[in-house]
Amino acid sequence: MEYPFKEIERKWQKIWEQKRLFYVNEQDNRPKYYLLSMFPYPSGTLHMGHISNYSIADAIARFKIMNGYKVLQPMGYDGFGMPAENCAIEQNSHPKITTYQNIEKMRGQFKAIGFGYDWDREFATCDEEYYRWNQWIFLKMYEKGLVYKKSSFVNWCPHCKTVLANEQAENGYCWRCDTKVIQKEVEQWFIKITDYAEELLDHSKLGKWPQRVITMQKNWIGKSYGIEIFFKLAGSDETIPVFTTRPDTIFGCTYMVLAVEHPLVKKLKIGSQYEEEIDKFVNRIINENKILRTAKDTEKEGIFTGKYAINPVNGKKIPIWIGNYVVMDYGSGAVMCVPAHDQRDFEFAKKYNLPIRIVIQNWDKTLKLKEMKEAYIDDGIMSNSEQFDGMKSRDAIDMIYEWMEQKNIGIKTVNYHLRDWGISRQRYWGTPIPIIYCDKCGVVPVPENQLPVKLPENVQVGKTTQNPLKTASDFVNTTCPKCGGPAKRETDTMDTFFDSSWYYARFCDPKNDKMPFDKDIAAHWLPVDQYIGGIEHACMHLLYARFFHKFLRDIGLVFTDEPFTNLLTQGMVTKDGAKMSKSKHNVVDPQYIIDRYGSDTVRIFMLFASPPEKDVEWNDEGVKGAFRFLNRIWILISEKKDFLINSPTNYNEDAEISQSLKNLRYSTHHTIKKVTEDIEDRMQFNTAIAAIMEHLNNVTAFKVDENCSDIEKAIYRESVEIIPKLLSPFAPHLAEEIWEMLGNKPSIYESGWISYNEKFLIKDEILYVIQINGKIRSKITVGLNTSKEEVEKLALSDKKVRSYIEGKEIKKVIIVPQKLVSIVIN
RNA sequence: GCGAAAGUGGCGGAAUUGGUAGACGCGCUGGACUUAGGAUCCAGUCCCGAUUUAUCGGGGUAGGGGUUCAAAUCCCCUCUUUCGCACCA
Repeated sequence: MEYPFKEIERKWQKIWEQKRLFYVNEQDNRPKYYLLSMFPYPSGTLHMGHISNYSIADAIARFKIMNGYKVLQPMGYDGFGMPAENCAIEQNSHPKITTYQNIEKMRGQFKAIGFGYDWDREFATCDEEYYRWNQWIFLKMYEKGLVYKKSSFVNWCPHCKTVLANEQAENGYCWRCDTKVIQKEVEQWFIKITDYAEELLDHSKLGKWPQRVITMQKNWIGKSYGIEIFFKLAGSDETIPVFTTRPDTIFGCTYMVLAVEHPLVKKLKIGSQYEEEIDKFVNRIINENKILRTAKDTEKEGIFTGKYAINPVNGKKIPIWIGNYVVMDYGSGAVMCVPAHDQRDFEFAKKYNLPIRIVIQNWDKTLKLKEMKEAYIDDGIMSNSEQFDGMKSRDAIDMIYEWMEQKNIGIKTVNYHLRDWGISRQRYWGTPIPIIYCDKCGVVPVPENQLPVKLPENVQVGKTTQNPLKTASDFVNTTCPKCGGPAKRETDTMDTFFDSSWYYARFCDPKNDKMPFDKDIAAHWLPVDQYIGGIEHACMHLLYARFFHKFLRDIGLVFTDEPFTNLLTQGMVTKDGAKMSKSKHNVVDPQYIIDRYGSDTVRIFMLFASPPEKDVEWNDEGVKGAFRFLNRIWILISEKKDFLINSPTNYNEDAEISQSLKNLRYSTHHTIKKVTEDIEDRMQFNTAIAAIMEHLNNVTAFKVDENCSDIEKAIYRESVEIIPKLLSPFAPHLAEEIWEMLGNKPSIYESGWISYNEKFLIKDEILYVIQINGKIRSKITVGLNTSKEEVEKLALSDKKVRSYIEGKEIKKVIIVPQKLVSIVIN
């Protein structure tokens, strides 16, 4: 017989809603705990990854509630974005219609699983009341000079006439129409996240974050110290700045390479005999897929410009080349090349027969030009470097910095790998960028009181191959806020990462129509105490959100430095060792599992299968095991409830009782301790659930009946009554039901967590393991307060031990209190 | 290539501080109940070898070496896997 999970789950979901258990406010004077899971993109159905993520969060939420916190656990939807737009195109519908339909479906699923959300705070980022504040924040950033427009090269599909993200142009072909992707120069809006690079590099104000994520962010930001050196263009006053981290190699610089996009390229080629060839080369390279072009194993290619630069340290003329391996958006887009000491330059110089000059000798001074098969990139002894000769190259670096700054040929600089964030998308389903172009006034930001700039609805999505907003003439044509003359609106929309960069703050005050959120209300809830989501967001969403938070702090809206105190990155749900995906045909539909076994079973399985940070391998049999576990509990309570209700609740704690009864009581208190610590200190739910299973085994093995003594009945009752409590974070519906069956007043979440009694964890006998020369040879049981000397004496007189040590010399006896005796003999 | 993490039975995993390796669950084997079992319950289940079979010995945490009375745990080398970065000057 299966326990009636359907009725039970429906019943308690209704009661929780009636009691408004998960709705919180600022007036409530319990301490706050803000728990947030990354909100989903509304695809219409929850997948196993969501269930896993949200089950982890819900377990923590319920545990915290029982420990006296008011837990803010909100839920919403990341509604905008290309997948939603494409989904609508496929269904020949409109994204607004399909997105809100999908949200409806997902809300239904969330409620059927019984997650403890404050539904009063629900919103979607595509709600007009939400995205207007995207625009407001954008304008604040604009005011602060953090927003600018520049043209940059992007992946462009000539057939679809749209910008593609890197992952949509992976092999150089459009994911949708298989057209070869080209690089196109497009005007785009950028946000100066690099202004915050230094602060984003500081992770010291965070609580518990996975080291992995911190390292990934550090690498992504990629700080490097170096110097910008000014080279002069020969026969001109033009200066070409070049960034290097190796000024110690400057005397070995034998040529210079510019990126194809470098502004100087156009100037240099004019009047040059190479002009035509340069044009051909530059056009070819510029149109190549940028990811492929800048991959390490792509062959280096270049072309001579016919012009020269002057190496400022020795006045030598060096040829200026243009090359495919130099990127425009790092440093200055120009590099000084030292082929002897840089592998890329070495390969390039070999290919094009450019001079190579050793300026750093290895420690044996045996480096010879003719024998070099690769660049010598290590430290060494300075040579061919005039006054620096003979110094250790590492020591020379600082001296050269100083020397160059004194001579005004360079400035010490810090460079970051992090680039400014391009937020323009030539797509419909996103937040309109609140900018107006006026022929007279130029670029004019939309005044605050004219927000929101509404996304027009009467746009035929997918019917055009250009940015759909361009076809909405009612939208595009407007009047200039400054001069009142005719003007045009910006038709690009925002990257959806903009939306998700501050949603955690909106949840604090989701209905506010005067501000993104009230700063005092937000101060009450922020920062998020525990954030939970996938590691794939390490360098995107999590970095953007940290940046936003610092910006919001700088404009006085929040008062902390970091948005998320603790971060938990949960693993994926896999099947047959691979991430579930339609193309691999290994998707398991959570709805089917929930219909068959119930929400509690799915939660227990997910949490029990592995620790939260690790991947969970889906296993049909494992789900049955989880279901079996819950059934065993149900049967136990059903059979014993009358007996239990009639059993006494109190007993004399100091009474002498049998060993088996002592063991049961030990199991009870030990399990409370184990489960509490596993959740609180370690967030390791698999071992917590294992401990409950073990305890259940102990309880069912203990036979009771009407003839038992009162004290037996009382200890047995206690051992059963902790089960609903310990189960409440993981299988909430069943926990409530059996809690009620045992004669308690609902809800269990209003009843508080349980504590254990240290007294019952003390065993009156201690088992000592006896090792002889490192091997376990015997075990002895001694009284609790047996002294070290006594334990040693008992161990040495143990029959088995004696047979081993007879006639041997005892060299050493080590006693680890409460644990073991280690005897060393020869 | 660089960086990080990990590697434990047939499987998922446990061992929290260097102290009884394999908790808990799945699967499997045997048994009970049964018209039936894909339900439930009971027993067994790391490998090898003995045996008096409710016993004993040996081996064992990717492989090799080391530190220690004692290593899955600490150190060194090798291999494998996963993840991240990848011409960043």
